[in-house]
Parts: sequence; structure tokens; C-alpha cells
Amino acid sequence: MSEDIREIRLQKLARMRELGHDPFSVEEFKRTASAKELLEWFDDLTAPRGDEDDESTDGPPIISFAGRVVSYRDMGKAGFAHLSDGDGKIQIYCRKDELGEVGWELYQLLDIGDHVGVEGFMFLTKTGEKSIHVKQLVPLSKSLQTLPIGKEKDGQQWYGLEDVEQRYRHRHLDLITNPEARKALIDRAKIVSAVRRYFDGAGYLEVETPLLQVVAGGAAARPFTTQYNAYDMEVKLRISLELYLKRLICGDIPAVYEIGRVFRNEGVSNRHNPEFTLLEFYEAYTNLEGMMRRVEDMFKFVAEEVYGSTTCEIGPLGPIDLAKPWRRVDLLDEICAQSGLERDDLSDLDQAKAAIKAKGIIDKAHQLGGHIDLNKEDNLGGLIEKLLEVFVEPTLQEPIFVVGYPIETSPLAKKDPNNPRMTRRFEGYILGREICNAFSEINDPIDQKERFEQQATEIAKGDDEAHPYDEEFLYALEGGMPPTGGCGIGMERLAMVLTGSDHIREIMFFPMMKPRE
RNA sequence: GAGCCGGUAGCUCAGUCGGUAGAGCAACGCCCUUUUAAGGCGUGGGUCCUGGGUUCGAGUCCCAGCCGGCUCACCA
Repeated sequence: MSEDIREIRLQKLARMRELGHDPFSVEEFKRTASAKELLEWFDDLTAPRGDEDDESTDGPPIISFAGRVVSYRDMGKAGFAHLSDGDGKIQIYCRKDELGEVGWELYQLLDIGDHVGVEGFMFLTKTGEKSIHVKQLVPLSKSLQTLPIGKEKDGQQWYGLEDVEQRYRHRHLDLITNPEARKALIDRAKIVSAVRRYFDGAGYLEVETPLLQVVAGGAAARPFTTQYNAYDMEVKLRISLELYLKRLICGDIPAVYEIGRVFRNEGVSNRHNPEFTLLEFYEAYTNLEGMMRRVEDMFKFVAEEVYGSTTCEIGPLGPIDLAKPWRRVDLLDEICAQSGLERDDLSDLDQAKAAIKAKGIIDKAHQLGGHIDLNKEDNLGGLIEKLLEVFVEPTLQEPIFVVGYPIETSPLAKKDPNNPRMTRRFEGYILGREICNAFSEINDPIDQKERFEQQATEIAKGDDEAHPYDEEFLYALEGGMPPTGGCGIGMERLAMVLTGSDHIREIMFFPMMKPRE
């Protein structure tokens, strides 16, 4: 069946070639403007109003346009089709008596999916659609497949490509057929570009650091491993950007950022893909408060650049104003407020477990849809973060910074001088989703060494996500690093919030999919 | 990794009680010189995800597997 269609289309291609119009031999076609621009310009043109006999005066200006055929109607000796240039579409009108025998046959050989260039003038049809009255037609490519392009009326679509699996596996079809999907993906690209402009404008240096690493650190995650033949050794794909970027701070580059792909060997969900794009930025002589201001500033800038407004219509809360400063709360305070525990309950692991049992916290968690298994919690920091996840995260709808994370889960963040069990670290949340992770970076090499040693004992205990010991990084710190604030933001998470997407795959062109067969 | 749901024509879907496969769009032929989900007449098109099983007979029931979706787990 599909072979039949392919065969028919190949025959049409052959016929085009016989007529001296091989679509694939054309290399260039000059277009006057995009579909959107032509439709806008039309209002300024004194085009004929559907009066086909009007060959008056100077005639309307000749324009050219090219695009993919997305609809096609043949009426014997005339016909209409729509051409899409991706960003917009415009109707063309062709007549046998004007195109001539060859031109008309070329029109009839067109299929939905082909690319074609036209030259003609703008006019208004009887039914009021701004269209191109075609004088010349040039085939620019022949589609050998039936593309699942839907029909459309009043903005509503019929029969598009709906199957999500196919949308992800064959993204080009999704881009051709689904305007909303296309917009989210393009917005993501614009968001990344705006982020880059923000940091360039703020005096940061954009750098690139190694993806292939011997010690993959900077985050708690399992790396991918691969083989480097020349040195006959195993290398890992990076799981974060952090340590190399801080080594540049140690080299007296005072503000750096990188936007780059990182790889984590873990499962897929609506918020996780094994490879994703991470932004990290580091600035000397500032701290976590400086990072909060940067995050606020950057969100505001990006929203204005991409959407022209700091007010975003995202999520169930309605518009969120990114121009306002984000609320700042203390992590332990929030846990206590939401769970009914008290600060004293959370000063050591056994005490915390006892309080959780005594106060019925596990049942409360269940009511919120969360599961706390005290047997699985072997350190206070991990337990605190679990409480955060269950009791606090769902309440964090408007942009907010949660400050003060436990030391066990923050091996690269400075200790809080007022509470050595906690660190000078925050995470930003929007709509219950973790958006960024930032802290005052440890610049005391002795402290950092102790943290690595602590992590090493976790590795020895079997935690394969504990932070690896990194000699090179310690060596750089010993040379002296200024006080520094650093921050990481998942670009997909950022794009999800700004585009209102509820699945990470909607803002990645080619998400991870299991191969078929 | 677990549970639930799904996979039928190129696309979107229907398919009853188990009786041997359907519609619209797309495609092909004819008609039609302002149509627009164009229209009219006609035609072709299927590995019913894969492999077993039950049965006289399986798209349908059973088992196993593959791929996907959702939820959970994992992912500080």
C-alpha cells in the first residue's frame, strides 16, 4: 500500500522531470516575504478584490513565495492549495489558462507534502481569503510519502498526527502537523537563546568544559560510562558542570556560565530525560543572595524577551508576575509549618524518626499522596528532604526560594555559620517544581576535603550516587578561590514552566525513546 | 522496576455475543475556471504489534513478549 503511493509519487516525479522541471535540481528560490508578512502587507496593497477580469492599469505588484503544500483542491481547469512555510500559510490560486499546458500539468502533479515556489500577485477571493494568484509555479521537492497533514477549519484541526509515540519518534512530522507542539519547541530554543543573552549582557564569560570525565562529579547521579581507546581507559559522561566551572573561578575568571548537555543514567518520567541541558553560572565575590537576585533577574529578562511580558499565564494559578521578587522561606520552618513537626524534632535522626511516629506524620503524608518509609532513611538530611518533598513542595506554587538545606545532601555548599547541620543553599520552585539549585560555594579546601571524605564513606556503604572524591578540584581550591555564588538550572524545567508544558518531551526535539524491533 | 490502560488502512478512529474487517480523510480514475473540513460519481488499499494457546472458527478469549501512555518507585 505505502509502496503503491511511493510508486505513484515516483511516477509523478518522473513526469515532472520529463516536463523539464526536476524539483530536486532546483537549488534556490527567492521569496519576497514569509506567509505572515505577505498576509500583513496585503492590507496595504491595492489588490484587486476578487474581480478576475480586472487587468487594470499597472497591475498589482508581483511577489514570490515558497512553501509546503498542506492542502490541495483541483477543480478541473483551476485549483486552490495552501502553502505553509512553517510559520504561516497562504492560499494559492492557479488557472490553466494562465499557467499554460506545462504549468497546469505541474500543478496537477502536486501532492500534499511537496514544496513549491510560486510567483504572482496578492488578491482577495470571493470568500474573502487573502491569496496569491499564481502566474508561475516551480516544484522544489517531491514528497514520496503521505504526510499526516490534517484539515483545518476556524482554527480547529481534523486528522492530524495524534499518536504521541509517533510524534516523538518522527519529530519532523510533529513539526509539520502540530502548530502547538511546534511552538513549544521553538519557544524552548528562544528561551535558551535569551538566557545566553542575559548572561552575556551581565558580563559573564560563556565557556565549554569537558563532557568526557574521569571523575564525574558535581551532582548525585549515576553516570554513563564509555571507553576511550587511545588511552585504553574508561571515561564517564558528565553529570553536571559544576567542578570545572569552579576551577575556572579558581583561575580568576570572575563570572562564568555554561549551557550544556549532561547525562544521568536513570529512568524517564514526565520531568526526566537521561540527557538534558543544564545551565550553571558562577560569580566571584557574591553568595546565595546574589544568586537569588540573578535568578529573579534572569527569569524577568527571559520572559520579556520571549513573551514580551513578565506576566506569564502558566499553571492553574493564572498569571504569575515574574517582575515581583520571589518569596524566601526557611526550609525547616516550612517543613514544620506544613507537617506539624517542630524544629527540635529535626535535630538528629533518631529523634526525628521518633517524632514522626509520635505525631502520625506517616499517615499525614499518605493523605497527601506521599510515602515515607523510615527504614529507608539512614541520615537526617535525606529524611528532611523527604519531608520537604511530601509536605512542602506541593504548596510552593508561586515563585519561591527555599533556603537552608541539610549538610549531608549538600557536599559542595558552605556550612551555615548559625547551624553547622545546614548549608547556605537554596532551591527555587515554581508550580511545585524544582527550578534551580544554588549556594554559596565552599572555598575552604579543608572543609571541602572533609565533605569528600564523608561522601567516600557513603560510597563505601554502597551509595552509588554519593559524590566522588576529586583530587584535581581540591588542588584548585587549595590555590585559593574567592567567595563565590553558584547556581544550576535545568533548561527543560525552565522551558516547561514558561511554555506551560507538563511533559519534558514536549520541549525536547528528540527525547529518549526505546528503539523498536 | 510495579500497577492500570492502549497498539486495527498512510492519518483519526469504529468493530456487538468468537463467525473470517469498516468509516472519514489521504490515494487512484472521471467531471468541475473563486474553492477552503470544496463537491459529485467510481476504484484500490490490512503482518488487526509479535509469538504461542483454546476453538470447527480469534481483531475479539487465555498466556508470554515488544513498544507506548498514565500513576507509583527511582531521580538530594
